[in-house]
Amino acid sequence: MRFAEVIVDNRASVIDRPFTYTINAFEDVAKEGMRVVVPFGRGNKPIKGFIIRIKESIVNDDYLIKNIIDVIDAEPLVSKELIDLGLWMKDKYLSHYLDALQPILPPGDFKEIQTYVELIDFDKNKTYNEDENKMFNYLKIHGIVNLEELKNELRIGNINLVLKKLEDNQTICLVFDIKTSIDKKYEKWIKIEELDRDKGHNIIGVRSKKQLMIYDHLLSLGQISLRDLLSSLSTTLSTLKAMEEKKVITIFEREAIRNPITRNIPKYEKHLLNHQQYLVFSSIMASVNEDKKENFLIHGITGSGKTEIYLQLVEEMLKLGRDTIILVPEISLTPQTIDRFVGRFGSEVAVLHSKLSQGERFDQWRSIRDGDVKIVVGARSAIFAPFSNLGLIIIDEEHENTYKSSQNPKYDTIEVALKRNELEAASVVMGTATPSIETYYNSLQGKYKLLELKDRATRGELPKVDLVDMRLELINGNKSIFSFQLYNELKKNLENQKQTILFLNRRGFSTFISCRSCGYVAKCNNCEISMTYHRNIDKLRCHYCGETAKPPEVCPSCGSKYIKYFGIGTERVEDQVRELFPDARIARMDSDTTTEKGSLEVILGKMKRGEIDILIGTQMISKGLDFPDVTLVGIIAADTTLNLPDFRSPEKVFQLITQVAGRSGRGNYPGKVILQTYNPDHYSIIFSKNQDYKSFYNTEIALRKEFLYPPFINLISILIYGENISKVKEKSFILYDIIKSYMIDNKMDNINKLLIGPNPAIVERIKKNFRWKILIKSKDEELERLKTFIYRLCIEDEKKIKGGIKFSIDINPQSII
DNA sequence: AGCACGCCGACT
DNA sequence: GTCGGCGTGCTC
Repeated sequence: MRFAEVIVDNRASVIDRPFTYTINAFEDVAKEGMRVVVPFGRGNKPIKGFIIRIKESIVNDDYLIKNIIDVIDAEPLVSKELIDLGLWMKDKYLSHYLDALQPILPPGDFKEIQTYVELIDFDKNKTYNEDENKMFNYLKIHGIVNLEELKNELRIGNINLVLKKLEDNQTICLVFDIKTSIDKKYEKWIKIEELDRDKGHNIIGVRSKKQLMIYDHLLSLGQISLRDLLSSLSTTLSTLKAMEEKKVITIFEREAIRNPITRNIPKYEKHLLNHQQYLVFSSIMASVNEDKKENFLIHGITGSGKTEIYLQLVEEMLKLGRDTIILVPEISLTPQTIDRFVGRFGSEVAVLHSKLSQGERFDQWRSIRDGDVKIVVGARSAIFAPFSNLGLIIIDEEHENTYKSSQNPKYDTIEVALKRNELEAASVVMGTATPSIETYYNSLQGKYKLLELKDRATRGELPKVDLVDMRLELINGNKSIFSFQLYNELKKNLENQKQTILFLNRRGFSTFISCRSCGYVAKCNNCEISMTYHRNIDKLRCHYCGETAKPPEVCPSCGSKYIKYFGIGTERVEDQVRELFPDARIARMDSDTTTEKGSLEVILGKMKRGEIDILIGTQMISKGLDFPDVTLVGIIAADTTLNLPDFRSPEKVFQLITQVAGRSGRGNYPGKVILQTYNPDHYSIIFSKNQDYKSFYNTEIALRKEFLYPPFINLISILIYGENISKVKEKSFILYDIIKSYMIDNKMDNINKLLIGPNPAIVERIKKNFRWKILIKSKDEELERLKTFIYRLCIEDEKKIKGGIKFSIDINPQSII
């Protein structure tokens, strides 16, 4: 007798544990990774669940074990390795079972996945038994049939065995699909009806020039979607309607194909690797060929040609018949990287990004699972791509904070990738110009093999960086946001017809508005944060919750008219540049100008064709952009986030400056960077000026060691939040006391240093919720014990907490503010 | 979360 | 008596 451990589909936290059921009638059918229907609760209500484990025996016998009612799937949705990965995440990041399984399951609601049975071939020479014939005959009439329907109609005792046999001898095939919405997406298509050219022309008549043109176009194509026809021949539906009247064409509805790569991506040719690139490439391949399961960090300066190495590694993996996952920070921000992979490998590539619809996402998932593609390019969740023969995982721009999930499970993509390597033998290759302190430390400790690229692929030099002390500018009477030097360089660059990138890590026009009489600052109603003024919509906007408000004309606090707009955002930079250089062609790239699908591509396309002289942007422009004609980068304010009370802010500033500076001089012309700052003496600024990663690392790692931060210690952050401030505060103190006495009882030392809080979070209120924090620093050897304790305290006992107080636990968070 | 069970008051 | 309102506790 065998038993199935089932996670039932119920979001209640108390139910979040495996329940054991007997398999009985489904002995040969039920497998790990399949969905089942099980009786649940005193009423034995049938609900859906997911088998995570199958056991030969169980120890506990003080409760009644029920039978599985039905097995939904004919084959597992996901592999055992991926289930293990999910369960590992649950323990590692302290999340619920359902949350931990979410990323490894197909996209969308896993309850909504349907299996369809399709007849492909019937071999007359084979003999089929009664049940098989019954199924065959049904499929012959109905075509593709939903498995549920098949079960209900045919009433075959063990239908899964029949399915399996017919699938094995290729009579049928099983297809998964997900119900996304009731109404399917349809698209208008045009089909040619009159195939004889002369007859067609006669019917249309010589005067209808446009119609003749369309007719000839269709004659060569047969049929085309309306959208494609309209864009390629610049015509309208009315012309086509006229042609339909003449019966030379028909317009019909057709189910829209869910294909996320709609742009025409040009072929990206292979480049010869230079000597240093080749050394990196060959040492990785040597290790892969020997199945060493090793992991690598490529530390290559900006423009050193990391992408070409990735591309050639992928090519080798294809030759070996193995799959590759390529992770990029945020896919919509790195279209150039995607273009290179798609441009080189075409239909072998699946792309997963945040702008895909549910259906598109599912199609991509299915083509990965079915082995139709061998390569996936995507943001962090692509690490869970259901490949069966994974050989390589590439993590580009390894240092980016988007690799840490902000939702449960709050996983770190690098750790998950390393775990997948452990489970499935797929080497992890990380690449960046500015490794995160932890990653670099680990590579020096020998955890990853460190490979270096010290020269640029095209030219040998990094851009020259000039530091401008903005305090001196002010003393010299320059109140503008541009230093004299940046202004002069900008002017010179425009005259030389070269492109410029201006970087400022703040969007909007003014970052806050304030009353000069009483000091009132306009703040968001839901969040404890000042609102940013956006001039294009003439509204104040909260960057935390998105709420907008009308800017006040008189101070709501004292009635004074003296309201002043402070702080600079990208909108204001754009405004000033237009004023100073009225003839320049200027574009702004931030999340305000790129929300619309395709708008980013428009800007990048113009930039590529040289139709933009000055591109202004937020950190969006720091990632992976490669424009050879950019010879000047102006960093308007390098230190906006330098003084945030977070241990990672110097690192983030260093990375950002180095990455932005790296956009300059990537072609055949030398590049220049003007770095404006109010903190010219800060080590982050000084080392990034010289683009001296190693010195920065040495300084930073010493500080991390001294003040006890990662990689020398683990951080456990507990956020306590709710709408009632006094309850949040009260609960925080209670929690703190419990944790403290636990640490004392377990004889942990330095408790005062290791247990920090409870304190209000830096932004104390977000979306109406007050937020308090407790931070625990934990040594490796104490981490598991502390985690188990905190899990019991916060997650298992969640039901006992009244008054709408919630917890959010983050193991090794990206930021502690 | 949902649901059954059971304790207690109100009402045919 | 017994119907039902809601508080309590359990779910393999």
